[in-house]
Amino acid sequence: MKKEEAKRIFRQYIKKQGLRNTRQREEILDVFLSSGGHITVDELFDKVKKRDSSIGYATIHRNLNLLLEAGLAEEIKIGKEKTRYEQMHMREHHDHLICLECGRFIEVVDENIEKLQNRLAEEKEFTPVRHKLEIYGYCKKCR
Amino acid sequence: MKKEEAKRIFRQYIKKQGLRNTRQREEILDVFLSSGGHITVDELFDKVKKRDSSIGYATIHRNLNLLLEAGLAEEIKIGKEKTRYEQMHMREHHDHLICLECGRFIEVVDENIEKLQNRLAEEKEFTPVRHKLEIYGYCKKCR
DNA sequence: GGTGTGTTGAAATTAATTATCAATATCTTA
DNA sequence: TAAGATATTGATAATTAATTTCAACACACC
Ligand SMILES: [Mn+2]
Ligand SMILES: [Mn+2]
Ligand SMILES: [Zn+2]
Ligand SMILES: [Zn+2]
Repeated sequence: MKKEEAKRIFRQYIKKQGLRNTRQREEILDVFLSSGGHITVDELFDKVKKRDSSIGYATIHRNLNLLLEAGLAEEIKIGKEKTRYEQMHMREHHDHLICLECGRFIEVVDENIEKLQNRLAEEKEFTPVRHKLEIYGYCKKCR
Repeated sequence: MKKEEAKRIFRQYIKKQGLRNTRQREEILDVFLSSGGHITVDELFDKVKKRDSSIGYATIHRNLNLLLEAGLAEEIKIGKEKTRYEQMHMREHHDHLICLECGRFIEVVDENIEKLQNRLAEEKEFTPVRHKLEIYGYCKKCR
């Protein structure tokens, strides 16, 4: 299962940094990886709280930052909306079509676009590491 | 000149909303349009202050929000860095290569990528309005 | 099990943005 | 062009999101 793979990566990162594993850390990790992506801090906090009602808000933040550092999560900031956190290792890379009306995220991949991006970077003597493509507009239901 | 065109759009927007033009508003508009893009609130504040030292910080924020609403500016949020504001009407559309080491923005356009994006949206029955493509990596100097 | 030190929850702090408010400026109209 | 209605401003307070602080606690290595 992919989730176990992601967990291993995180535990490895924790150990490598001389940090420690805790009950709370494991809960947050598991809830995050089960969340399906695009989750806000508050949503994650609420979900973790259902399993461990004594969890602190700061602990959610601290561990989300670790997930970012470990490369398991990525921030998504859209306009004035709350920051969302996308899972990076559980799922294949993908880009987003984002509906300006209902806020829906449609996940897409286009291999040709990916290739052209690399070529474009190459032309500018730029070494690409990752990218973010977001197309805003109106989804099937809202257009 | 393109700057006058952008100014006209802004003044039109202001009037349409039943708002009023002011000395401060015109200063902020002019400084923003002369800034070259990717400016932070603080940088804009400092630049405007040089022309009008009595300007308030809140006024910068209020008018930046109007520029956003009018479609003349767009927010760029990269990781934990301060929000930057990109000019939208003074300049042609472009995407960004962003150096993870020195923070440099390289501006690029690839017509083929743009076309493929539209095709991709079409396939999902999605009507694209605008998009944001950011490629993170290392620039010529830093790689 | 003991010990050193990383982690936690609660509360305080910081940083960014927005709201409040009284004084002032702008725009429309007469 | 003077008047009046109301939008705007600057200063400051309030709000929000994220981080820091700190004493109690818990994990990891022995
Ligand atoms: Mn996604
Ligand atoms: Mn740019
Ligand atoms: Zn929609
Ligand atoms: Zn660089």
